[in-house]
Amino acid sequence: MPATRRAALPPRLASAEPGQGVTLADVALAAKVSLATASRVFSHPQLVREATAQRVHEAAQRLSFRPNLLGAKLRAQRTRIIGVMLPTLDNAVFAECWRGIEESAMAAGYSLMLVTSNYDPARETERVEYLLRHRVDGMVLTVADASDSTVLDQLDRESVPYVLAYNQVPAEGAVAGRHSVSVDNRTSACEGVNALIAAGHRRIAVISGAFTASDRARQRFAGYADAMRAHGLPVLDPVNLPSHTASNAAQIRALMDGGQAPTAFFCTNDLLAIGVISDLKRLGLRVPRDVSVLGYDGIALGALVEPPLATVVQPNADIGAHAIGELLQRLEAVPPAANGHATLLPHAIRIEGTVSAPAMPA
Amino acid sequence: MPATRRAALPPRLASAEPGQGVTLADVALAAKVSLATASRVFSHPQLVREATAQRVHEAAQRLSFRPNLLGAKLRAQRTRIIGVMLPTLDNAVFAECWRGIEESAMAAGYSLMLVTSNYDPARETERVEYLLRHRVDGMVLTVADASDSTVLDQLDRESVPYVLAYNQVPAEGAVAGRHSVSVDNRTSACEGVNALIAAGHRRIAVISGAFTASDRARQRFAGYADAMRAHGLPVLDPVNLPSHTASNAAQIRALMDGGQAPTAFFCTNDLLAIGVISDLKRLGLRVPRDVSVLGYDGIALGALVEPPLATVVQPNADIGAHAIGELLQRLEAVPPAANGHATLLPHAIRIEGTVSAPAMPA
DNA sequence: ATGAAAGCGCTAACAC
DNA sequence: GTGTTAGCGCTTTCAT
Repeated sequence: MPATRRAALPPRLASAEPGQGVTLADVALAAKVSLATASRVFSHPQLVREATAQRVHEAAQRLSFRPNLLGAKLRAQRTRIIGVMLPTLDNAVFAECWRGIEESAMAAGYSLMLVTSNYDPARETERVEYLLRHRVDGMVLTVADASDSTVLDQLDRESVPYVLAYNQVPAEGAVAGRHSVSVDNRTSACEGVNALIAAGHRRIAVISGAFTASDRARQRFAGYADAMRAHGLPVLDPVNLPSHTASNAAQIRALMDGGQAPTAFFCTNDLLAIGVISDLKRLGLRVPRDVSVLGYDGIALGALVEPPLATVVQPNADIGAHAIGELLQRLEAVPPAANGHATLLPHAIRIEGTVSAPAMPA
Repeated sequence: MPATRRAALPPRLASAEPGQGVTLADVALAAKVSLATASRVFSHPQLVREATAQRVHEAAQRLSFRPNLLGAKLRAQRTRIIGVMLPTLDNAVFAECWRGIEESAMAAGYSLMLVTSNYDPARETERVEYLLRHRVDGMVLTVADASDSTVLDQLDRESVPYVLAYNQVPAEGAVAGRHSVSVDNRTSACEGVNALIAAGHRRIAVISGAFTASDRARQRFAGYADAMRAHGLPVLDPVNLPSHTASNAAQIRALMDGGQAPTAFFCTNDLLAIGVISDLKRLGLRVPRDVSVLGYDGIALGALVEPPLATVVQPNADIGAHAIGELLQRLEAVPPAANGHATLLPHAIRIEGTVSAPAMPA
């Protein structure tokens, strides 16, 4: 029987698709070197003589060789793929974050696999398992609630390297050495509310998404409470909206119609804030003349609308970039890297546009 | 010498990380079946006896076996990964589209690899090469300009299956059998502008991004021109803004200050429209009372603001879902699938909020 | 219905 | 510096 190679597999289309069938072995053959040498030319060029490398490169070029990353990954036992799990891209916060993630990962020669969880813990588990099957080297993720997360517990148990983005691990007694990159949610929210108070507001309501779906929202509410208490002002119960899509005018109206209508709203994210502003307008109220609104996130769109959205600004792309940076450091560190750490990036308070002094100071 | 396996590779951490080191061979051993049988249990269950399958599943469970997709992919010569290239996620249009893409790809058991091109043809080429190295089975992509695209030419040359999203291939004389999923940009834009005309507008300006970065923008402008000509109205030169981020108030002001100020603006995308509305407000003009604004895209945010953004609505998630659907059909079709085809999804015109009759009808 | 064995494309010891 | 060789984890003929 003649030495027919590749007999077991379905015959490849013998078409002129460059690179599709050309393997490193073909290149080696054409360059009259061994497979090993050809491989080295690409992965460890310093180990091979200049002239040889040249020949290999020429052959590769001529044959339109395209390395099959799968083979390399399988053999190398590392994929150089980073799994990314974000709640949703429909919120610009995460879309902006992705930009930072993609840019720094690509720059470092890493690939990305993106999944979204839609703030749903069950889906988080499913998607993470999926990433794990792809043998991602590590992950950057935002979970619904880092303080009660099946998926993080699992990742810890399996010692999968990961860095949280937006979720903020507690500064002291850091849980299981977790890493996170975020702003200081509580402090920054507190500063934002302080600015509201400084503008003369005394009665400030908080509008938030579901606390269970976002530990950030809880932390930001805590920051609000800090600020209010520090000034001896009443901490109002948060209004937890199920979503920011439908009109929540009814709930807003109820708040405004009560005898003690707030003069300002602190919304735990910008999308919510934009929705609330619209609801207020539909109620015939003017922002900020009748009511002030402060958001949180600093999405680019907020600066685009008129009046501009007052908000607590997070460096979203930076959060993504830093998360990748820290992950890579952990992945490539020879000693098992430093311990768990919460990296806090600087925030900024943007008070303008939708925030002004209250109509009739208390 | 004892039969030491795995001698060549760096020793794995002998930790209790479930699934990380357990291979199918281990499972087979534990279940007392051959590797082949174990494999079949997962990929072709109907070929194996129920009882045997049961044993294998138990063993897999017990050992926390996690299949290594890399091995499977390498062997199978297909990755079940789809490459996705979008211009940017910062525009909600594409973020919404991603939702449709992810949902339908996951449902069909495919994985995704996302890259963004930032409307830059050079980066398009680079990112596509990257996807190709990962041996994606096919791609869903939006290119800057489908009628002049290095990257599409390359894909055609290499017969890589792909489906365009948003880019619309011409209905007749379809180029090289390309597939696309989009709305009918020209017709829908024409209808949108017709609605403006029906509302009483005679002088309508077009605000657009760079035409070179978006064939859609060109097609939409053509739709505008169709509508204007059909009514014997003047086709104004488009105002091409470099971006939608900075304030373009200066250019808007120039337009409004000219003797022949437009009473309505047609913006080729919603983000632009939102920016223009803000610019107009800063100029002291009220929308829609003084000037009407019509957008294009139908991003969710447009319905959230007050007044709601009048716009030409595309089914963004559906576009993504359909693109995946068509791609899968091509990938899995036994005969090399039907010929190039432009799938047109239905659009809708939402005239409300930012569009009304002009202040003083011409 | 099950097993034995070849090999996907590539890398990294280990020799020379 | 370069070649030889043994796999990475899996699927799939082919034989039984």
